[in-house]
Amino acid sequence: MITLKELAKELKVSISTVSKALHDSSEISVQTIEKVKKLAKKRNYKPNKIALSLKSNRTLTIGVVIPDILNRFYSKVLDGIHDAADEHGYDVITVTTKESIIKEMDSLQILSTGNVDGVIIAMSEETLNKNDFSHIREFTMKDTPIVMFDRVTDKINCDKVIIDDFNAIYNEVKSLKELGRKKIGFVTTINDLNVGKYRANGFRKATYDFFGKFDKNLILRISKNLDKHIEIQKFIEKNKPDAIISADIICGVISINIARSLRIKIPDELSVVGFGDKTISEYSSPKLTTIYQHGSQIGNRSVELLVDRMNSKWFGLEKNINSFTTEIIPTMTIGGESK
Amino acid sequence: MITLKELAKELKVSISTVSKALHDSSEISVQTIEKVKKLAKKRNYKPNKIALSLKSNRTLTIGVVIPDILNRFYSKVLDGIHDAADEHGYDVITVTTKESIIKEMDSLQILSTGNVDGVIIAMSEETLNKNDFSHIREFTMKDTPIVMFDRVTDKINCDKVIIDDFNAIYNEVKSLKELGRKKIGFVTTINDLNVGKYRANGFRKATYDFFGKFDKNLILRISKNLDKHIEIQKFIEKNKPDAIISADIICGVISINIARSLRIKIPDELSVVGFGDKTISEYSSPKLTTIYQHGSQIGNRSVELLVDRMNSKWFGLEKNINSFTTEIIPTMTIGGESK
DNA sequence: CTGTTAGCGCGTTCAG
DNA sequence: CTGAACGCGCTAACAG
Repeated sequence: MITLKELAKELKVSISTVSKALHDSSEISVQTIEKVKKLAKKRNYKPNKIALSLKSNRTLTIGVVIPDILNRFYSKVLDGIHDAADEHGYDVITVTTKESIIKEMDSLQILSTGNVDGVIIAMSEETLNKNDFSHIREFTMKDTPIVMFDRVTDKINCDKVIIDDFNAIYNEVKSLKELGRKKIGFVTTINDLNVGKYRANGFRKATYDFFGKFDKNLILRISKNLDKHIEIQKFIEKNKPDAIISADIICGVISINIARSLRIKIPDELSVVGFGDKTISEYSSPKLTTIYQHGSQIGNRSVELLVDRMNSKWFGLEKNINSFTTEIIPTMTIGGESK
Repeated sequence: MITLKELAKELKVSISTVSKALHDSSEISVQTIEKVKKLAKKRNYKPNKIALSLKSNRTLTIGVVIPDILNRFYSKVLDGIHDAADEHGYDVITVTTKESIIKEMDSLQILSTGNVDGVIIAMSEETLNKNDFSHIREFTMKDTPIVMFDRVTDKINCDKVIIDDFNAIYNEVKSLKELGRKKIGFVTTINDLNVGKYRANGFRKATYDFFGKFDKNLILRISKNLDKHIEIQKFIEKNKPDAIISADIICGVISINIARSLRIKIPDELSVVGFGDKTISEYSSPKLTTIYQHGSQIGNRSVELLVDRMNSKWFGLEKNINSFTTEIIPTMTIGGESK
């Protein structure tokens, strides 16, 4: 990497002259500016980011802590984070926790050494289960702003972005009823996760509200060791639902394929709706109608909130330091041919 | 962030004393060391990475440039990169190009300003199509080591990690023949990609080698605007293959579901094999037998090669500066019940 | 118009 | 045993 010093030496001027020239300072003569810029271009000079950071105490980098990069939802959020960060001129450094609280602590340590200006985090499952947020709280005590998304907790004061899981299902039940469906089943493999619970609650409440009663046989909870295909087939044959809502990104597709092999007409005899996205809906025919989570929007909003905080820190803008916002991103049922 | 200076002030000693004490220097008395460490711990002192980097000219960060974070293969590689980087004590900055050469140039610019010690890159589709690698070559002229994976070119001299796409399919045909299959179909949606071509070539060559002839009707190329389900159904009904190999990560699953609805017994009457992974195989019943790409291994190896280069740069190890390696990672057919 | 100096935070001489 | 001074690359206040 070529430095100001080397340019200065070659041009036989001082370092600060070169620096000023490159910044079009009015203190420097036009000829000198031109001369300097020419050589800088020739030598392909780029100011050293590290030195800039040391001086300005800003890195223009944000840190992201997520449980698992292979989880499609998180990679979508990450994608949204990248887009928005790019827009604001920030780099992104990502760390994954693999759902482990220890790795999460390590991750925050890594990001506490001055290499990022702010952090976006979705907590690990273990952290949520242990209900131990001390490392997060400790982090918020420092002056690095933090934004939580998806996996959040009331115990920590910061900006948050979450999905409206409850209403995602609640509204879906409502919509299916309006389509004339009378016996709606709910299939889930993620009942131990918070989001899974919110979704199940949405289903239960909606069933009470719209059908006046709740038949718990219409909820199928498939534990990890069971075969999803077999369980769903039994469920359909036994209960003969006229609609199925899947709480995860996989059982919707499976339900369609099962139904098809049972010669059940979709969507005429059975509506199927599930979480997912365009890619996932491709795996079944007819294509699954999906509840879309706006992952990239969540990433976007997280960055916006974080940038606001960072700006108010650097430029002392209006943002109230004691007031935090929680944004609730609605879901949306889109596409497909199965509803 | 607490600094040495502040600790020194509070302890009424000099900065260098604090620094030495924290490094257990023999120049410092035991009492002082203890005193200093105690306060450092209390104040939660962490040496500032930026300052360290400026001094050492190393950032302990690697940059990753990939076409698309939502592509499952790349996110698996990224996962492998994270694991290996973590192991070696490196952070990871990721930039995505969205298959655009312009964004790829920008990305390399971002990573040319001293914020990373090395770069791992899979080129964008546009770069490959335009056959314009000047920005990459320019980058390799600097002293930052670079490793290419998956999307590579002979035109650039550097370490590379690639998948053995040709043999993945070639060997699969061989294996299916050994199972007694006589009419093997090949379904692809990615024929414009290089990898797609390698896979198709592997199929063609294997068919010649093992069956003595090549029937081009047995290759189904589905262009982007067509419905995959319909095309595959027509293909199966018309050609009645006893085996299908999918060149992408989606047609395998679709083939199984189609066959099932046609009452074709899998794997008795029809074997299906496709690229993919465990998650994808879940979407069909019976589960798809998948050609596994070892994405995380590719990420791992890329990091290893890069770390070697960086070490040889810093510590002047044996690595010959003019000799580069290309690692070819074999694929592996695993799991499932469809073969 | 140009150069000198100081300082961001750190580790490492070199003096005392 | 401890402190002062230097330099990594850069910007900015201050001299000339």
